[in-house]
Amino acid sequence: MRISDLAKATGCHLETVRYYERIGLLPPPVRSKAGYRDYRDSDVERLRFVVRSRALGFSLEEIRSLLTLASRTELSCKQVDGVARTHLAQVEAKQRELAALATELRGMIETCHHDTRATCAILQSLAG
Amino acid sequence: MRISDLAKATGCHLETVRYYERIGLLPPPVRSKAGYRDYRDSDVERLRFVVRSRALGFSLEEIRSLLTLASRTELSCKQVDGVARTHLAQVEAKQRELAALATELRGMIETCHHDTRATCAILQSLAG
DNA sequence: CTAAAGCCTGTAGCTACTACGGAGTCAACC
DNA sequence: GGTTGACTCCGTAGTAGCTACAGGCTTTAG
Repeated sequence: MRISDLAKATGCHLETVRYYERIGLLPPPVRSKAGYRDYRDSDVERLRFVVRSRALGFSLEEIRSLLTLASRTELSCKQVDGVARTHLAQVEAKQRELAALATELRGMIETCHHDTRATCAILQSLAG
Repeated sequence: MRISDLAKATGCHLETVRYYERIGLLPPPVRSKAGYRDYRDSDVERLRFVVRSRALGFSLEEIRSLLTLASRTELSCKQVDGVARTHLAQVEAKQRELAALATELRGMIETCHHDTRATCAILQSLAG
């Protein structure tokens, strides 16, 4: 399986596949005689895991941890749970941050009466 | 006023001030005999505007637009309003995205029964 | 046989900073 | 007058997570 097939099978950009290999997130695949990358089904699985984790907002470092943890199948998944909970907490923190921003932006926009810029409530608010 | 005073007065990191100057967001200030930057009160105002806008999540390009729009005080502020509304829409879109992520993460975490990794619901969910 | 499509590597670009290294300058204290 | 320490200068490189080339090979379809 060539790199473009892997990309299609996972929904991952082709250049991103090479990038993940470069940073060690994907193992270097075997090469054809001409030097082309040749992927197996297990590579599709691994990359799907990465793509899905990225879609859930995990960082590449978190994904690296998850992949390592996942490979030790005989152990308990408490650490996996920990990574997921930590990430959820980060997402929730970001949510609170955005909620505060949205409130403030809405307040600014509502206060503005669309007269001249010299008296614009938005600009005044941004000026502090 | 030296660069460290400006940084203190605005809550902006000193290196960030130089960065903003380099990208043309702040005008190059006059220099002392020894080549030190010398800032006025108007620079404090402008940088405060930038810092506050950044805190509200505006991009540097949006802030560049806002600064240009703000300088034409005799015109209506409809364009300013447009920039603010567009930004609010982006924040709201991000909020929806995070809400979906959080829901999915919570589902994953709740389903996990903390047995071995081979049967870990989180890892299975990430595998797709 | 030829042309297009696909692959290779290496490097540069993106956002918004932050952090050096190495050198010059300024103020205060002794 | 000298020296110490804090400040400033500039240029460059690093951060995350890609994305987009350039220039050169290989494969495939007609």
